[in-house]
Amino acid sequence: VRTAGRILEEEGLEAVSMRRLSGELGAGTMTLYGHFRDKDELLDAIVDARAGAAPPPRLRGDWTQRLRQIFGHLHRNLSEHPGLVELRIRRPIATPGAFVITELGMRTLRDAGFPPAEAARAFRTLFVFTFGAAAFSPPGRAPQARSTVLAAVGALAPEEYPTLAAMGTELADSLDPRGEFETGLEHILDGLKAALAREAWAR
Amino acid sequence: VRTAGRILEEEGLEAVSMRRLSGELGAGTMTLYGHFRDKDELLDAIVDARAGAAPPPRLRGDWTQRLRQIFGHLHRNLSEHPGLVELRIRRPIATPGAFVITELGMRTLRDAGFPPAEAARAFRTLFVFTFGAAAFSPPGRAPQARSTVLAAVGALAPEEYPTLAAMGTELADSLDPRGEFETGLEHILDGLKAALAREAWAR
DNA sequence: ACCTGAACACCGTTCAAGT
DNA sequence: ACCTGAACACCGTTCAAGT
Repeated sequence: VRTAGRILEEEGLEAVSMRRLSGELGAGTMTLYGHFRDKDELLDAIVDARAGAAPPPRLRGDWTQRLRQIFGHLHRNLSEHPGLVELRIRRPIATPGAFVITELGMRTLRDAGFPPAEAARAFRTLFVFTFGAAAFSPPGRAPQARSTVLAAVGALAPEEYPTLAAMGTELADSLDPRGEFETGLEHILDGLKAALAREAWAR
Repeated sequence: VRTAGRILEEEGLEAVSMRRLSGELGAGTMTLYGHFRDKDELLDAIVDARAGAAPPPRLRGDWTQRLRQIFGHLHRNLSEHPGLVELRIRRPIATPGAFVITELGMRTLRDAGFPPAEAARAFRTLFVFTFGAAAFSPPGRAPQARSTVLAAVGALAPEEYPTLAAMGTELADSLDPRGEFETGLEHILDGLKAALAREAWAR
């Protein structure tokens, strides 16, 4: 599992094959099937092992600051390992390691005053956004994405795309992975604060 | 491209192979390479052809209602075609068809009072969240995801996961794709409303 | 009981030969 | 000029044989 995780991080998901892995370990390909029923089980084991790998920081401050720490940590982890993101989108995992972040986030939201169902919804919003940001804007692709969008917007017909034609640079700048994640997180936190101030269950 | 798109929608990305496609078309596999340099070029052609396929609805109401219509439309489209989501995450596109939604969203945000840079950030937050929701919670996977999470949370050690152990059903319920998208969208819209009410540039 | 080579049914793509 | 079969270097997995 450790070797497979290394291949995934260094060379991406497509490089992780049963034959490649067994070769690297100096064993026959079929030996792997004594430890995992099939490749999916191996991939699950990689994700599980990596999910609890970097423990989240000790939480400090009020609930919004804690959520910034939890999801900032998750986003940093995911951004550093794009292969893991692809894997977790294709095969969501439900192993104990994957729930460490969930437990922390849910505890923070419950303590902030969100009832169980509302806390679960709020967590899910933050979780899906964080994964979306990591999947859609891996840091390695950022420079290329910027220039691609800049060129594409420049080539649009101004009559059909009047708004975009006037703001190509702002659009390209919004693709910066860190800024994209951080402003999005603030938008969601603003929304959660508003819900907490508005809803009857919070009183 | 049409046939490849049909295979993608009916059987998923893994079913789209050069050999399978050429077989379906009654041609030699290598004939495809007269039309596309390689498989990536074929995949790009599929995404481009599908991007502008379903035109967004005419927009009505205030800016929050319009954003609900724009991103609800996008989310519905993506949810119906999970293969396309996987493809667009792996290879973001910048063809004119892909910018129709961007133009509509950006115009709505500019009209609401967001300056160019803030409008771009806000759009990006909504866009990334919508894609994340579609990628992470394709409707077809929902029933299975629900029971998997329910079982997994039930098996967690209550001493290590005290919060989750007490709210398994709420967590499982939060995976419902429509509900997940809609509450997340409301959270973000709440946040954007708060920013509009708070920031100096809005006055 | 444990390990694994051969085989099967697939891939994308290059190369050379066919019409 | 256009099309394509054979070949190459890969896959995951089954099955049967090896120790």
